Amino acid sequence: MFINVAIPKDLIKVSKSKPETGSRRSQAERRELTQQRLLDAAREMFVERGFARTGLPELVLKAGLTRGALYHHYRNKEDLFRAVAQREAEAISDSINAATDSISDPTEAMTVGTDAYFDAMLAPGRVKILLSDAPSVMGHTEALKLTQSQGSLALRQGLKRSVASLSEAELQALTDVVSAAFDRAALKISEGEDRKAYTQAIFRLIQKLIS
Amino acid sequence: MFINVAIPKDLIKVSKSKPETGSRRSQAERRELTQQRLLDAAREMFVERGFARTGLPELVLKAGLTRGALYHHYRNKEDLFRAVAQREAEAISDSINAATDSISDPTEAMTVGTDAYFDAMLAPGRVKILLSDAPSVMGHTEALKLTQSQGSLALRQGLKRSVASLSEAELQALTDVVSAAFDRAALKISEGEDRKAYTQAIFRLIQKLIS
DNA sequence: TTTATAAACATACATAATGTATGTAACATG
DNA sequence: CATGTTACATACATTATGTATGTTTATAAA
Repeated sequence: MFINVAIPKDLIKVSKSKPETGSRRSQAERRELTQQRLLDAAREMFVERGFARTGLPELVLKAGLTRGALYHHYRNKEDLFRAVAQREAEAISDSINAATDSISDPTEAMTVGTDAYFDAMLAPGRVKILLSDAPSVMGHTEALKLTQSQGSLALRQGLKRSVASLSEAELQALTDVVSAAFDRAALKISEGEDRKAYTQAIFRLIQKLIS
Repeated sequence: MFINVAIPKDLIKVSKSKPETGSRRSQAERRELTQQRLLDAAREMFVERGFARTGLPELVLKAGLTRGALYHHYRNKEDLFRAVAQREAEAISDSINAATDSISDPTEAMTVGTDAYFDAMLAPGRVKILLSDAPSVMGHTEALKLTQSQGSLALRQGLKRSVASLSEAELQALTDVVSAAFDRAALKISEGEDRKAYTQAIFRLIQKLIS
């Protein structure tokens, strides 16, 4: 009887690529490689299905590994997500730094920096990871640290310069609240809303504030 | 052998209150009652532990029911969350409507309305439900509809009045982006940040925009 | 080179949760 | 009061998570 033979429950691209001929790797190399595999597979699935609907068995299958490897490198599913989100946030920070490194004027750094943040956040999947799932998985506090660590520094500096007579607390609050506006704009654009309209809205907001 | 007798894995307040002496209820009444029980228990647990960490077995135990009842009234865990979030959003809408019903001037309606939104959103647990979990559970699009349906109407009207020469798309975008600022403020305050600072930041934002 | 050890990964297992199918009790209606 | 329907409970199948244990691969000392 050949009925009901074990058939893969779904057609999944397995990136097996068996240990290339020079199969001897250092521990550090092995480690790095499998972590990348896991993070790549995780990112893909978290973006497509969200954190909750992503199952580890399928994830490791896609990574060409087993759950043993996963639990060796990450404490649990949440920890894996953290690592994915972290990597994503670092990519954004890098983009912003690259764009603003050479700028000294705070006001210009703000416009350029915020624009860079905007662009970076719009890379496919980032909004889903950092703005949809991260708050619920790792808590809003932690999640915001990821995007705001570097992301809103330029904004803060720009506001400090332009909006005089602000207490430290108010400056922080204003920065915070405006960066939320940015995130919402990025979110909406990523969902297909008119980019121009939201960019203009943000631009208007900033202009009014620093004028 | 009396070892290992089934002991409730946790001490849970069960609101059993067996079918009161007048035990004959109409179907509509029964329905309403158990739905309330389920929603109350769900709200409590979703607020305390979040959606993901909330288990249905414990939830129905707390409600004094079984999973059978739950799955009779709600299609799944997600659907239950939707109902909780819905109820929460309606409470907010009611608050706003009550506060703004008698106001005709758009600008005043905006300030009063936004203030009411702010207050309502700050009720215990609401931020957690509507701003932390809702986006990941039901998607940002759906989640935003909950709070924005009535929540940002006054804001939109106020902005339309005050900020002249805005296309419909731009008006929507600006409203959207500003309401995100409100949400962030509510979020931060609910997390213990200085309420005054964030209120001032929002106030400043609005003032600059409509001036 | 051999051998010890620790890291990297796989397999096996225990627990628990979700969702569905089925059974029973309460209500409604002719 | 007999029958159909709604509300709810129990039982079951599936699947996921996390841990414990086993095996392989790399490193390094003997």
